[in-house]
Amino acid sequence: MLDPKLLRYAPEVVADGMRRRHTVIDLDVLTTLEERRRAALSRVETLKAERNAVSQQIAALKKRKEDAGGHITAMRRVGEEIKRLDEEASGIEVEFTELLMAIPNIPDAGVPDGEGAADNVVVRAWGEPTTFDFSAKPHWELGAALGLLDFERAARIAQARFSLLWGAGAALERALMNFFLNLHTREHGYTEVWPPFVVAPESLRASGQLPKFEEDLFRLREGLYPAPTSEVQLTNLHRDEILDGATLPRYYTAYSPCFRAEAGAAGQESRGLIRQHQFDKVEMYKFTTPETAMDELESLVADAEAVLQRLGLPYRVVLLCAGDMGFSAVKTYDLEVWMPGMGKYVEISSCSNCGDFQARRGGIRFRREPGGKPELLHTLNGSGLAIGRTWAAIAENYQQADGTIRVPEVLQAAMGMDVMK
RNA sequence: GGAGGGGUGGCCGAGUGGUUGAAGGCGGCGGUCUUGAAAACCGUUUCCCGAUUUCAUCGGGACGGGGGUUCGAAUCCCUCCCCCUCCGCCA
Repeated sequence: MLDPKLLRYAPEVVADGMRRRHTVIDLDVLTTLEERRRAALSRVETLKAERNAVSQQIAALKKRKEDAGGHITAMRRVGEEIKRLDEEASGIEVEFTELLMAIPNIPDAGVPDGEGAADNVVVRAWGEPTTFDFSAKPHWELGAALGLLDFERAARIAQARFSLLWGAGAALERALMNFFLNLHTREHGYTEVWPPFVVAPESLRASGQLPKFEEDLFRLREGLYPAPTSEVQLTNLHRDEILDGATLPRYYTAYSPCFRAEAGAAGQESRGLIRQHQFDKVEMYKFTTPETAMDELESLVADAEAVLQRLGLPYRVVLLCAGDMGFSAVKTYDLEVWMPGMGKYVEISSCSNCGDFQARRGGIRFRREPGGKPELLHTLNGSGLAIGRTWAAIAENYQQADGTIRVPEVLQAAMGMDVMK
């Protein structure tokens, strides 16, 4: 959520941010509502001040056993007026907050202009795109031929867009989860978290999925939602808390399955494991002070890159343009892994600095020093990495002429094999 | 799922309709004393919103959340959430 004070004191900053995002909002409606909110508040507060004062007089009179009937009759009318104005004020407040909650974050000045993926900027690449002296196959063909990947039975058990892994295929998924978590906890300083996999609507509001993106989510009958990413759980780890500034930055990492309904998204470009209703992911998350957040974003990206480097997977780092960024982000880098079978780079990690956007929604604050004033902290999140897509990248990059798949060296001990065949 | 009990400040814990943002204690912070420390003693110690001559003052709000009763609610009523105990069920 944006700072409401921005609307009042720097509406042009909001307008410019929305322009850069190619998001159309009616700023006037919002600023008008904000003014009405304050006007209603000051009216009702004046009356409440009167009521409080007279109530004390009544108490004093009663203590002395004197008559307070006149005051009580007068206050009865004031009370009715307060009730009416209170309802009006809270109605405006709710309307204002709902509108504000649907407005995306303002892009950082360092984010390039642009409308969509085509305008993103490649900032660096690692490794050469893998080439073969035979014709490379996509991972879904490799996986199906080796009996590792089974979409037909997954659809029977659940529905289209779910996947089923067999044998070494399942073991690879499990080995990747362990490898990622071990790397981040043992070498990158993250604390491991095993969260609930379903979340309450309030949690989704704090991280930014609600109220605007309900159609992307599954929902349980109980009103809970299977989490679309553990960014949600990690954001809410400290919701409504005031952290000791001396404990920042805090680094957390969590595995979770992720569930996305994505009703609108059906397309040919998302075959295989690339876009599923359920996928596994290890997420990295940081709570930081405002002044260190941008540096922390760089090191977050480096932590995700380390995973790809150890797996020997060629990738490039892309700085997203303003029009392509997610709702809550101030600045985002995507890591795109090379998929020789598909013949293109595919997003495998997205690392964002969300500034104070989620912190304001979730009431996540810190004190610089004991007794200091609470301030909103900054939050960052990044995939480290998407496991299904890593599975696919390994299959495509480590495939051999006979259709078997070599196991990356760092996974061989955990897998107990060096070739999947 | 059934029955019962309970949710008050960083923590413990008083408070059942009228200066109670909330006794007392612990913890924290500052001070006195002390060579130093401890003890003792004194003081201090929440957050949000709004206004203004904006770091200071004033006003409003918050005792799990929301709603109601009332001139007035931490205190009474309704509802939801959470925690505890016992029973049932269960990986």
